[in-house]
Amino acid sequence: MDMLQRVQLACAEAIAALYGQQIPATDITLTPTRREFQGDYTLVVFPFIKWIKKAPDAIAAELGDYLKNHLPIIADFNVVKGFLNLVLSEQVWSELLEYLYTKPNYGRHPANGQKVMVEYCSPNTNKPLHLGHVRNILLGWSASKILEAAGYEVVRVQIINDRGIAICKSMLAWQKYANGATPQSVGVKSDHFVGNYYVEFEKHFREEYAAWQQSPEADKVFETYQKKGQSREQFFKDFKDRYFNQYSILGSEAAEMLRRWEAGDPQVLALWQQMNQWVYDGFEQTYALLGVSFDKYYYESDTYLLGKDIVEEGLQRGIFYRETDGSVWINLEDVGMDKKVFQRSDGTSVYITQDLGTARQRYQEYGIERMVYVVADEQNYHFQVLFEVLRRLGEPYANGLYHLSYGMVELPTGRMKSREGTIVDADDLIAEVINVARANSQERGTLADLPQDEQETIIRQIALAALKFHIIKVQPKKRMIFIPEESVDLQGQTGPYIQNAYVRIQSVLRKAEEIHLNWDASAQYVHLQDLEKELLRSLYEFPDIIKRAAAEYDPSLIAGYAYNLAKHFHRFYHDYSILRAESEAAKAFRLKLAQAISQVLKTAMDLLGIEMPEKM
RNA sequence: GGUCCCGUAGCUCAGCUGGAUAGAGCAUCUGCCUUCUAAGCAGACGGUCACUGGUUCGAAUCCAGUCGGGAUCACCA
Repeated sequence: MDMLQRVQLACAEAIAALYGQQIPATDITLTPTRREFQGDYTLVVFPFIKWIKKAPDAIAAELGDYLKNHLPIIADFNVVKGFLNLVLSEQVWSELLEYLYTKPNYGRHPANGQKVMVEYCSPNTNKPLHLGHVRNILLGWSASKILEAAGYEVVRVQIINDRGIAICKSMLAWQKYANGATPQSVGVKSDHFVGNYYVEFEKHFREEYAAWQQSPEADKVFETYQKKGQSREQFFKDFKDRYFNQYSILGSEAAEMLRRWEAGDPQVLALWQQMNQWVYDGFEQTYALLGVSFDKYYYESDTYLLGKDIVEEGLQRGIFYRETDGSVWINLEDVGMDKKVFQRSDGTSVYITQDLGTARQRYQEYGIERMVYVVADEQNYHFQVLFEVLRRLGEPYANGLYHLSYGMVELPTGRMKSREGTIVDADDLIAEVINVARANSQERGTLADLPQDEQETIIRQIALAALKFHIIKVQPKKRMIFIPEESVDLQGQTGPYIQNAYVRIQSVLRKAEEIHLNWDASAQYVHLQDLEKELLRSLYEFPDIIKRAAAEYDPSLIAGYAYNLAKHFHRFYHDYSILRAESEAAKAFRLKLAQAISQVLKTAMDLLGIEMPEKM
């Protein structure tokens, strides 16, 4: 089946036969021939002149001759400046089309028997989701879909940071200021409701802090701790955290709440459960809107004590060491990292300790070979350390760990900052893009005959395609600048552009059903147009693209591929008629081609978490 | 300061396991809807691929250095 492999093998064979050189077939790279030259794939012969002392053009000509005579699928060749351009027989393309036009699963690889866990999103429970989470969610979902398509069994999980001082702030503010209000009673989406109390806490805290700064106590603090030449204003800006921990009434109340939570106070636990439940309900709505889901939720309140036994075990094996004050460390300086603490001198764990514990727990629970953490790049170092430690501990899954690191999402004005109110809320963003899509659709009027709910479904599909594609087309590790106006664009290099290619094909296929057409006639189609060959060449690449995207954990490769394919199709659609083609053979051939393209587009977009409408 | 990531058109991004004349979209300008959905197509404009050096027949791509931008280096999570 794999024609490129056959060409590679034949090339190696030719080199062996003509020049007595053994070159592994996989070392022979064939690249798609540039459009301005005649041919489908190009072999660059320059690398061979090391072993074969001949002019590149001569080698290319001899190889071309050999291939044309020995390999039936090579119809012709030409040589341009050391580049051997190979023309494949038309039959190869026809056979490829016959093979794939009826295969909705084309591109997906068979199960490989391996299990991979993908952890993504992993929010805190004191605030609603924002744009940064959206990038995380889309990457995580898409990466997991791509891994599935590459043959893995995938377990999607998130770990929720449901404990700590942050949620206590929301709880305390609710207790103090809400008068028993609930999301239902005030009609606010429940995660936003909780987030509002977090904001409320911060507001009251700032007021309290500002008032305190006028007090004699503050004067004394300033005089005692002030650094040379530091202004009073700057001093209190830097002093905020210390104020919260040592002087603040609200701060001590929040800390007290955390203590009571840790002590298992039933009242506090009940409130905590209530607040978190509100947040989860809100998150679920957002996940549903985005079309993502999880197989398992982990909660830090359950896992934050894990890993202590591993530290103990590592200590005994000499992987960790104990300082005189009792704290436990690892020294990673020999691999260019630092010393890192794993247990405080008081015996309590630090954050990374629980990561050790959860990693092992997950392995034991699921028997996974690989684990992908979708986490922003500010934690690159953390994961370097974590993975190195797990390797040293000899964990069996240690070589299958991967940090899918992605760059921060910034606005044209810079980083999002809650203090400046520039956080882009996930729900607001989705609502906005849906509004734009709706306005656009109404203007076009193409959906007017459909029932209202179907219209809304399609509008939602278009809107989310725009948003998702806009985010996911950027390589994960790159920082991205999110321009709100561009994220709602529906034309150009966008999700809807690709949907439109699909919709056009569906429309043609519907029309084709109405007329009598002999699909078998495609076999008689000869002299394919360049664009048709180019489209087939793209389709042929699809399985490899999936494999590569999985190996590199990079959904943007799929996005780029889908856009490219759609672009070629739009051009083809414009330049040639399908249903009014010159012959029955051409009609059938193009119809099959269009169908194959629509399947591949649909699969590719599915891997990005984007749905395809039948009309738009 | 150490480590890691980024720097490509006015803007947002592809291309990076070395191959032919560096590509898209947006923006600006110009054409194309009695013909399968114009959310489309075609054209024009737009480049010192940050800089310098090296390796190579060949470098946006690999190596070294420089300059810019970001992240990180907590007994925080």
